[in-house]
Amino acid sequence: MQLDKVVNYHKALADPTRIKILILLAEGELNGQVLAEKLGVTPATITHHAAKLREASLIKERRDKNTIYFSLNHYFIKNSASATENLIYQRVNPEHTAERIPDADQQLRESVIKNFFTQDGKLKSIPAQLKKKLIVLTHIVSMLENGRKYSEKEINEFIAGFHEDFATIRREFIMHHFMYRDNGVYELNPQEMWARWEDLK
Amino acid sequence: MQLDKVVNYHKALADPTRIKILILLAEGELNGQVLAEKLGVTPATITHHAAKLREASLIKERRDKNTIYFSLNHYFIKNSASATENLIYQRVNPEHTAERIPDADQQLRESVIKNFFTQDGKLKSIPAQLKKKLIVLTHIVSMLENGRKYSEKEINEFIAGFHEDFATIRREFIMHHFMYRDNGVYELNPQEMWARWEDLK
DNA sequence: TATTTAATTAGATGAATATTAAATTAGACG
DNA sequence: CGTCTAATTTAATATTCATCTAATTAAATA
Repeated sequence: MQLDKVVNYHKALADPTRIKILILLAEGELNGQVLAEKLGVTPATITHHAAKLREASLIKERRDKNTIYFSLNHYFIKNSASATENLIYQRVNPEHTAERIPDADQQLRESVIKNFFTQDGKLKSIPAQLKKKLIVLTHIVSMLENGRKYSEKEINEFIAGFHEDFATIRREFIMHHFMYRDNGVYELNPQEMWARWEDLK
Repeated sequence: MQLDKVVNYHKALADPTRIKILILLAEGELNGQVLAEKLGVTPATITHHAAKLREASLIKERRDKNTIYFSLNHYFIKNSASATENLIYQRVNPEHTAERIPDADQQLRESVIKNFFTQDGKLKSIPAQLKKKLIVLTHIVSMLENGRKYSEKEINEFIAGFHEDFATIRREFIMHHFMYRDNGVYELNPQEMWARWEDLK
């Protein structure tokens, strides 16, 4: 039921500490210790909030040594209420508050997602048109964790959650450099991904 | 501080019963008893939730005899996250989910509000251009309760919360038929208000 | 291997809040 | 005035949830 999803999304944003975390992450990735220190809470509290934000797909995580760096999942933040968006980004990007009419491609992106995905997030069909296909691929790949390694089995299961033809979509990911494969292990290619993302704007 | 505002907005939507209330109201206005019956809760519970939704400006109220009819404050709902919007409106308007690119005037409306209002909701200046002025007036007047009578003192204080020149704005409200005055008592003119609203689309 | 550092888990505490029953208020109307 | 109806308030209860401390896990490294 979608009700829970919407409620949980708003619950994730219905706490001042979590909003502050997002505001801090808008300036760049941070690990748990630093977040705890900046916010005057214990690391355990950060773990707690990170779990809620992760469930709502609002943040991503990247592990380096035994430190976990949190960062915003821009994709989901961008598609949220503009009031929230303004508050989160205003410190790092003041023009955001100024006159900024959603451009044509932002609209295209929204309409493609509305058209090609069902209410519960399944992909109805793979767009033939390149630009639309890239939008769809970006949408799906943004749900994966940055920096994490996935086995082929994991990737297949993940993609199958969107569309039965996981082999084609996995191939598209590689072809368009959204991810790369290193002897059986798949990983996101964040630079390429956001580069294509910017291309679309 | 705007943090509280954003948090409270999300708190208002972070409860399944309140989302259900909004979904029901999307089909038309309802009074407390009927809402309680449809949702299987007591009228006291509806009163409780209505207060929260009212604080977040998500609903309006209209009194007829001793019955209070609740309705959506479309203005605030529209400017919320599209996921929420879809869930709320989908039952009454299925095309909403389909390809629907925000039209030019929706964009104008958003940009005028971003330009002419400060972060904490004050009006920076009164637009000279008619269309923009109507957008600003609509925005302010949508915060008033439908059907409620206001004294001139109340109206002045309300408008002063947005801009010091309350006299000019009050006059504009009357001129453009957003409200009417009946021997010292001011009241919204809902039909006219939404008629102009539709004109803007 | 022992130590250090970061993160998580588990359990406890306290605050916020959703809900209800019962009492009260506010209008409408005979 | 008395009665009916709708809404609100109050007080009580139960649940959720933010936060902490203390213990534990995990990885890196000396």
